[in-house]
Amino acid sequence: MVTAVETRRQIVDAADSLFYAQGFAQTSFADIAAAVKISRGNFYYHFKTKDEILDAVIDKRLSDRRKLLAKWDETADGARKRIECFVRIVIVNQAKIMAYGCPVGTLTTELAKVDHPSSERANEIMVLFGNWLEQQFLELGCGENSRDNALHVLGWSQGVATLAQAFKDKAYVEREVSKILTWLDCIQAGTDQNRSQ
Amino acid sequence: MVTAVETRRQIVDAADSLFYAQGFAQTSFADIAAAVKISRGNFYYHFKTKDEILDAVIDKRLSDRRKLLAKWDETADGARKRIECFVRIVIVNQAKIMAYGCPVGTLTTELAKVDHPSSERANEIMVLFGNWLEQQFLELGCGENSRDNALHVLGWSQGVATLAQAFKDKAYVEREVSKILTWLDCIQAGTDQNRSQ
DNA sequence: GACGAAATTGGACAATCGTCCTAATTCATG
DNA sequence: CATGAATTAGGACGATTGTCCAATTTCGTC
Repeated sequence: MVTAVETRRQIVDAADSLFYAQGFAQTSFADIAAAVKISRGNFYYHFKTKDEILDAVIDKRLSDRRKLLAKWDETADGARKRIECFVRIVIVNQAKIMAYGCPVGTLTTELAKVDHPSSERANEIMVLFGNWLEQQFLELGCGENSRDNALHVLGWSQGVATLAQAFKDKAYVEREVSKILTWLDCIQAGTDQNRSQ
Repeated sequence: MVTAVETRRQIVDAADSLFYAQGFAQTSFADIAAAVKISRGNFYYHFKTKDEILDAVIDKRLSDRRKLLAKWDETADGARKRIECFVRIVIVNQAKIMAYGCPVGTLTTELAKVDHPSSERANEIMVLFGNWLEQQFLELGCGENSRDNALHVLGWSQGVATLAQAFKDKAYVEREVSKILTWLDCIQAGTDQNRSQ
């Protein structure tokens, strides 16, 4: 049975991948149609405009990231380990990052450049990570420095992704992960006096 | 007198700005023509293809950056102050970075995504900064850590630019500059025993 | 001032873009 | 099996893209 919901989901999935791999502007209706094996005209039934697809993709990404963070909240015990989960994405997703960069950063950058109406909405994914990281640093006892530390780690991830894509250097990514984890230890030692290490 | 060289220079200048503000793919011949106040057809006389304009823009950017680095090599005394010059670009060019991101990072990202033939050439601007920074760290006495430190600062700049564009937060940029300068002091103190501070 | 090269113009071109509409098909329900 | 709604297919549309060419204008040189 072919429902509209299922087809719509396939379109959004394909658009998500293609927007990531090629960029939003470079991806045409024909590209997505070919990926889903559906006629171009069929799009209009599910989405009135290309921007509507973009909004759906952003919604999906927001949902996916929320689920990922919730999983980390459950499985990893302690804020320190949860931050480490975030940091290690650049290693887990290394191959894709080297090919296409960071899915979040590259989209926000592209949309901000052309002042796209959905630019702010795309930024919310960045905000989501920022707030989650801030929460972790608060639990770590960083107090008013939590926001700064959160943005520091978030910015770090964007920088690593950009250079990873440019230089395709696995060792660099791993070194940077080590560096930020060491920094994390310093932060922890400096703010939490109850810990010996 | 209207020479071909002068017109060509105007085209490259306009393309440089537009590629930065809108992205390479989003910028059409018509856009550049309107900026230079020249007929669209005239382009073919100066450039056979759009990719040729891109190559010329990359050459210009490479040349501009080389001049900038040479200026820093002359004016700023000591590697520490030269690195600080690099770091402070994110403050000097704050307005443009918040609007369009980093000119180097956004271009390399865009070209790498679509596997553009000039992608590698665009990366050379990133390499240029990387090698220059490495040289500064060598002079600072970082030895074999110089390359790592250079990529660390380069990645830092990319991360700051990405988040600056997303959040448009001046205070964040300034805090990050302070943080990286503090880090720089630690590096210096750790590698150079002759200094008391 | 006339000549030829240099430089510019405006438009033709095929392809592709996002958008939109109509006809055909699929499918659940009676 | 018949009916009507849901879903899909295929193509038309105007606009825009990069490319290319022929005709025109500009300009230095004799």
